[in-house]
Amino acid sequence: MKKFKVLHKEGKARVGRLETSHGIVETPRFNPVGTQASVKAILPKDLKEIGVEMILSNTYHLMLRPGVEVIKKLGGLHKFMNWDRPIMTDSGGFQVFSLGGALEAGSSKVVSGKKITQDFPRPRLNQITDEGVIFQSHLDGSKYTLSPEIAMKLQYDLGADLIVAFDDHEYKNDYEHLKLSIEQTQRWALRSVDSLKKLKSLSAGRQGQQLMYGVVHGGTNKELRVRSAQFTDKHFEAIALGGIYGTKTEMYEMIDYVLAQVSDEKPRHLLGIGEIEDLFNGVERGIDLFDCVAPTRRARNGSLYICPKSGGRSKNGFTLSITLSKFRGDKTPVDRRCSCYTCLNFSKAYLRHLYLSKEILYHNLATIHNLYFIENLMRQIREAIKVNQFNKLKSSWL
RNA sequence: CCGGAGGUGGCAGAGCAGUCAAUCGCUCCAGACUGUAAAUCUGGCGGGGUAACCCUACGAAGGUGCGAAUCCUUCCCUCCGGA
Repeated sequence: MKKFKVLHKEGKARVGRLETSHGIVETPRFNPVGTQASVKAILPKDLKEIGVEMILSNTYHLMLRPGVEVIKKLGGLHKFMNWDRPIMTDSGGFQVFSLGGALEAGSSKVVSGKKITQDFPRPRLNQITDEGVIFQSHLDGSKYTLSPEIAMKLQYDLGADLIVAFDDHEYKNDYEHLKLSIEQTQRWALRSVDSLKKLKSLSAGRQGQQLMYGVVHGGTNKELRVRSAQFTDKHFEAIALGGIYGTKTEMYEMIDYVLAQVSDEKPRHLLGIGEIEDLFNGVERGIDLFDCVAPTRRARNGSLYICPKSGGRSKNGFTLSITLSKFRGDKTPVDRRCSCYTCLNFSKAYLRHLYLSKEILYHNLATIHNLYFIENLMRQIREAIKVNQFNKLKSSWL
């Protein structure tokens, strides 16, 4: 039986149904990130109340601390963190980039509206060989190895519902580098597939139900993106888009090129992307799933989502900054059109006070708002697609 | 009234003749944040100018120096102790 089914389409935008061992979810969907087996500053029960179905956690971080063995012995990741809904884990491949070249370059990510003009220096915290990646833990400097086989075993042991093939991550945008990188990703992809197959053959239980994403790379090079997409579609039942993009415009172009190459009946996950503008543009092009730290991190850093009628624009990222002095005595909620617990009960003045006072409650209330806001937006998007109103909804935002 | 210690930018507190428009911190102001080393990071914080630079400034007023927030005199004010 197919794990993913497209239920309705409006243009390329689609509503789908994804079945996992921990429940069925409807797409398009945004998945909050809980890197270290915790979506920062919010209780699992509040995530549920908000309507969050699926979260993303991270193999690399969990292998370092507390150790995947520990989690396995305690009954798996779901039980460990008390989350009985779907969990996706990233393979750790991204950390090759984020803790390597990008870290050294002092550059965190990719899509910023700025073009990548400089090469990233060579990775420092990791050493990439054909076998895999040797990391030094960012926690204590001790050495670890990640390879396709190890990454699969770890994700298998964690018991994630959706997992990601171990991939390389380009850190330069020139053709030769990109080409070598996607070839590395492809070799690792095949080993990931084999490895998971072996693991599944060893046990026929629930863990055998894991759905694995292959990751499409290729920077902003159309030819390589297309090649990588075709490869991924050939070998995987689920498509993830990763890598570097440069500008937003280029990212959207790459999404178009990639999705034209992959089966309609496979879920597509746009890794690590999730600003509001990107959600609309991604869905419009046929993306089904997103994950991003934006709502949770922004929340903690004082950046709270607001809808267009409350002043949200692409230019301000559909956010307001709670630190602004004009909110000192503002008794209105963050967004008067929002129905989250925070907006129903607290003023901007209070949130601003909590933020400036570094009160821990701020993080909770802000996170509740931002996650509710995005969840609510995605729900509206799904409902709109079902009645062919997505374009209309989009144009009321962008 | 006597004795002692002080008065520096929003706060607090360095500086004690030139490298001082004035350390550091906090507050404050603005910005960033996209598969989380992020409750983080960046910038600004006397006025003017794109800038070289100019003006006003370290309680007040004088004074000594080429030159003073830094030394001297007087005054004003604050704090501590004693009448």
